[in-house]
Amino acid sequence: MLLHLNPSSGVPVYLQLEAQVKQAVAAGALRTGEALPSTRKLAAELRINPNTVARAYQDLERDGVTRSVPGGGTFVADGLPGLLKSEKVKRLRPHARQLAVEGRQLRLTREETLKLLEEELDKLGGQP
Amino acid sequence: MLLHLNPSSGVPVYLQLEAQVKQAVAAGALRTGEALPSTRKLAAELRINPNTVARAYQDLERDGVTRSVPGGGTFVADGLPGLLKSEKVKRLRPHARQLAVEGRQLRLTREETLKLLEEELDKLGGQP
DNA sequence: CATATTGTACTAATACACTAGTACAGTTAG
DNA sequence: CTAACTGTACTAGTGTATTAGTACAATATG
Repeated sequence: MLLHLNPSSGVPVYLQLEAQVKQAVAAGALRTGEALPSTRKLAAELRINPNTVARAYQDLERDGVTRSVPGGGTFVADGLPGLLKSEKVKRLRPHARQLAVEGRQLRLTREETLKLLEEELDKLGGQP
Repeated sequence: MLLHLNPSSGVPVYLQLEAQVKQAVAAGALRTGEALPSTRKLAAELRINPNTVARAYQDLERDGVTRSVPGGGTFVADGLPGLLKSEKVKRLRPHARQLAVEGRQLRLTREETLKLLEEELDKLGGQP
């Protein structure tokens, strides 16, 4: 696992962990069924409280990214439950709107903003 | 002004105000030089404390969206200071990454995610 | 000049976020 | 079965965000 924290960023530790795990899963660096480090191992490695890691793992499970089993460990879940596409779009639209507004605010052209998203999508690789 | 609050959303009031003003400016509903309601007027209308509105106006000024003058009022600023494109991209990339990751998490195709952003960009209208 | 209206600065109360400590319960390994 | 692991539940403390109250300073308006 390649996890690094930025203690002075102001972003809560558990959110940093969640974002990095989500990103790793989305990019295919962590594959379905693969085990994440145990809460205590990761906590010791990062010098933080195990409960902080546990908090992140709980949120990830709530979001359907992982599956935690007491005594067993935490693993990358296989695909989200079948959400309706309309529901997916409903969840995603606020993020898209924010990107659009911020881009316009910075006087970027429509094409420049789209290009930026394309780059980030490409970084995640083709559908692995 | 068309501002509506969602008290039960958990999102701080001043952030809701900032987002809506930014969106209105980006969409051209508020044009350069146009005056925003005074802190007290808007606060009275929304039944909140004037300082909460002031907080939002301060942040908007910090972000270059508006310009506040004591005794005068708060107005929509004209265009951002000339930021280097590299700096703009640096600010925007985290938003793009988040959208990309969330989209992948929901098993949306690259095209579907891009389409969503196009829609939101279109909602803001051609460069007004 | 005088008065009302603007944004600003300061203080403060309340709530909640964040992290940590400790004990518990289930699973695996020997 | 025992021991060492796993995640979970509960409590608790520290800080900070959020909002509000009040007084102040600058501008506009008559």
